[in-house]
Parts: sequence; C-alpha cells; structure tokens
Amino acid sequence: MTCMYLLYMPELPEVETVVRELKSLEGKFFSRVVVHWDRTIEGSTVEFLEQLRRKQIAVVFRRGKYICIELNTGDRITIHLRMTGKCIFEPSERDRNYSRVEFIFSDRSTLYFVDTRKFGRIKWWPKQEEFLSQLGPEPLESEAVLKAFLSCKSNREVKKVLLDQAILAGVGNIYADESLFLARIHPMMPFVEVSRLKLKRLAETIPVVMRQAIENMGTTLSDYRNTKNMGGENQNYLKAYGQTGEPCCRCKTKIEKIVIGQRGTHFCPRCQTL
DNA sequence: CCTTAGTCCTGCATGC
DNA sequence: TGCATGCAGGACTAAG
Repeated sequence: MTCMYLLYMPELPEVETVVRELKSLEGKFFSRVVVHWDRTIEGSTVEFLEQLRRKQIAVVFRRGKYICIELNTGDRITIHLRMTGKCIFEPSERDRNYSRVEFIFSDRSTLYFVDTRKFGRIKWWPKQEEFLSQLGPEPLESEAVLKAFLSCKSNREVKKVLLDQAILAGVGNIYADESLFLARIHPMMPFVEVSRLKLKRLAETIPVVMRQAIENMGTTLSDYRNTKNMGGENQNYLKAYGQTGEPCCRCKTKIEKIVIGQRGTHFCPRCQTL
C-alpha cells in the first residue's frame, strides 16, 4: 500500500463550512490589519489597509469558492483560499510561520489568514464596482445546473467544463471527479457529445455531492482545516478522487488516474466509458 | 473564437 | 543520511 500524498483544494463545500463559522465576524470592527506577504493582497496593499480602517463588517457570505465580507459602507472584501489558504482564529505554532495576513478586531479577537503556498488572494472591492460578475450559477440546485449545461455548447472535455467557474461557480477537482463518477460519465467525453439523459443525471448529481460534502464539513486530505483548525469528514466518502488503484465500489475495476488540463483526474474505466 | 502552456509557491516524495 | 529534482494545482495571463 503506497502512501498517497494528496493536496487539499478548498471547493464550494469547504468554503461554505468556513463561511458559516466566519459569520461570527458580523458586527465586528477592524482595529488593525497586518500584511506579512504583500502579494496576498490583490491591488494596492496601502489602499486595502486604508479602506478597512475602523470599518464594520455587515455580512459574511459565500459566492462560488469566494469568501465574501460586506462592510457597512457597502464595499466588499473577497478571500480566495486557492490551494492551501486557511482562515484560523487559533493558529498552531506551525500555522504562525505561514500567517500572511492578520485581521485584528476591536474586541481583540484575531483572524489569521494562513497560506503555505501563498496562492491565496484577498481583494477589496469598492461598492460601485461590478462584483464577481464572471461567475456562473451556484451548483446547489439541479434546475440551475441543467440550465447552465443546456446553454453550454463547448467542445471541451466535460471535466474541463465542470472546472470552469464561469459555467458553474464552486466545483473543483475533487467534486468534479466525484460527480462524473456517480453520473457515470467519462471525464474526457467532449461536453457537447454528452447525451441529454447523462447531462440531466449529472445536473442532479452535482448538488447532491455538494450538499453531502457540506453536511460532512468538507473534505480533508492534507491541509484543509476549518477556522478551529479541525478537519472535515467527507474524505471518508470519496468514491473516485484519490482512489487510484482501488476497486470501484460498483464493479471492482481499478480506479485509474489520468491528466486533463494539468489536473489529476480519477475515474472508473468500466463504469465511465467514452 | 478557441486551446495550450507558463506563472505563482512550497512541502513532501522520490531517486541516487 | 543528504542533497537535488519533480510534482501538485486555481486562476490568471500570454502565446499560438
């Protein structure tokens, strides 16, 4: 048994789990913000700090894979965790070495943005600016997903379409593989060639996969932790992702791993045919 | 319009 | 044991 080194990718369910905890920030005032790694802030860090100065948080919500923080001024802040980003109130010793931004509030509580690989991004959006307008619909209702599919005429592989945030907002590598496995669609299949029946099946599957993962507080493979530094449970329910060489739960054929668009893709070659 | 490759980053795994 | 190398990847950008 080889020890698999798996990365964590915060997708919609992981971000949703974090956002639910970050709701505790609503009503708090920024007291001091410290930026340790400048590139974490998109745009001008000086302006970022200026715009947050003494402002109050009104609402915390999620859009796709973005954590959204709306201020009383109507301006917003987005946090994208990318690969290894974490929002933590009580960092471990190790976490402290990778703390990129710290938000200190007037009640003396502190939110640490910890990010080993420095891919995560935090951005301030003025009230009047168009906000995350390039994102597709949320993949939590099968009707919305089917509608998005039916208006998509892409010739790209179905897996690539699922990862395209402009088509659906929030699906990432893990849940794309899981959804395609459950819907029995080969990830390499050109999207336009997927039958109407299979598209309908996929549209019904994705929200189920997402909701189940939210219920399980997300998938923890290596780095994912919620704000209390605890992992989720959904990794125990994965049927395709990270199961390379393991028997398919339906037909016992070994799960294979291929690369599509520079991303590891797991599927059952018997259940998911071209 | 499309698709592909490169970029950012670092820890961990592998190989010699 | 130690050191070099390569791999992973979300979103963006540049090139073809």
